[in-house]
Amino acid sequence: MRGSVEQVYALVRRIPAGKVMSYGQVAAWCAPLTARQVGRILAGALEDDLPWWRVVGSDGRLRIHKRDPMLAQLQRAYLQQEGVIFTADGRVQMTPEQVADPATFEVEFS
DNA sequence: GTTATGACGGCAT
DNA sequence: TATGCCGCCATAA
Repeated sequence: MRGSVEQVYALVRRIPAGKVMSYGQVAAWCAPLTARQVGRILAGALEDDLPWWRVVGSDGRLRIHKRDPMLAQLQRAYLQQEGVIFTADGRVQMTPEQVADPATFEVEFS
């Protein structure tokens, strides 16, 4: 399980609406995965039942923009609809209020 | 085989 | 604030 794609899915699915996590955070939790790998995994999970829009760059930027600006627009729409606050320069405000912490999810492994 | 490039991130300039 | 570099690693050229 550790370091598997399934673990990333399981974790991302547990991110509460209205909160976000950075690629690095997800990777750290799913060690030994790296942030880059998480990005790759999510890239192939667009069609899966997964709240991919709740994963952003560590600086709050929507890095999917590089792959498809339209998806970034969609991601922003989803997040704002969930109540996520954006800064004036179009980034997610990375305050502890909006950044989810896996340790509080009461994670269960199987 | 080697290089470049990605839904990355941290540190040094 | 803004680049640049390096580590990371799968993929494409």
